[in-house]
Amino acid sequence: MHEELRLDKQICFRLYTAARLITQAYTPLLNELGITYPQYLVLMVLWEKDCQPVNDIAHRLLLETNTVTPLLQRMEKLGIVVRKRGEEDKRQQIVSLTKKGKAMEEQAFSIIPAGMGKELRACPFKLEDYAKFAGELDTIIETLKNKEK
Amino acid sequence: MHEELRLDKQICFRLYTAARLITQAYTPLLNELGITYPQYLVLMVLWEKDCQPVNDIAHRLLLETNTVTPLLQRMEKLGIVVRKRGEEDKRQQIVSLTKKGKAMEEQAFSIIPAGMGKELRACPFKLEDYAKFAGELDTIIETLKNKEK
DNA sequence: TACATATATATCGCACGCGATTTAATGTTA
DNA sequence: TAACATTAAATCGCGTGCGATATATATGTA
Repeated sequence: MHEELRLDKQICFRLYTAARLITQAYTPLLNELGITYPQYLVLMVLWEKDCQPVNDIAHRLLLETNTVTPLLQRMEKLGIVVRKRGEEDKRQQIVSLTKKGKAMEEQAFSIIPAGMGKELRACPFKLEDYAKFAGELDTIIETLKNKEK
Repeated sequence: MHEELRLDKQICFRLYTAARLITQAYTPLLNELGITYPQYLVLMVLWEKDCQPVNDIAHRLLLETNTVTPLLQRMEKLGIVVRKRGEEDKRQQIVSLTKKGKAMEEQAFSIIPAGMGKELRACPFKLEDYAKFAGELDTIIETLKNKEK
């Protein structure tokens, strides 16, 4: 039995599990908004800056366009965003928020932070630990991000 | 613009992204074994203790059986595991490693730790930080694990 | 200008994850 | 022991992720 291959040793398994569980914690809150977690991520990108081409959204989320395109199509069906061909560059699809999509920011603000706060209250994190933890995740992300470009 | 809803503030987005990227880093290594990351997790569980019912594997990985069952069916097709009805409890499917599945442990040992070491070499983690980081992930996991049981 | 190359999306196929439901076997209890 | 509840897996449906490929537009270059 190789120690290196034990599940408990795996930082990757922890990341995989923590990511799944925390997404699950979001789910009941996001259900109130009628969206999924990846859709919420897209909304956060657009709340920050409306009217972006598919590529910019994908880059921001470190996702491929073949993930983001169908996601946006579903969001368009939900009436949250609209897509318009770019005017200077007709290859682009410019994604923008509908009135409903914009309004969802307030709704999210009233539901998500409080709801997730409650979920994670039991997590005994000191604030400085929290910042360090976020920094370590960023280190991993930065290290792996540009592997074969 | 609500600060709380900014992508950069989100620990969850970081977890989601780090988990995806690190799984991507595993992919070329696991391709040499002909398996996926979740299949590798199942193998680690079985290398630790062979002949387990579906439920035990699912509990160990904090996954539902409706995720694990199809995963095991694919692994059975690959000739890595076999499933047999439990003898005392006929509802159970006992999953065990084939010769091929057992042999893959050595193969994994020769490929994965070195390969992932190279991927993450650029990650400037001190050893004590690493342990603390793992501990914080465990805290999140423990907090969220038994939410509504 | 004609043509090769690059870029922005879209489409396809497959493997997860997971909520919801189903089926078969086991436990429990009146 | 008959009726009901519980449990272990399986099945179904849908939304990601992502490798591979296709399509349309833009760009560079001879």
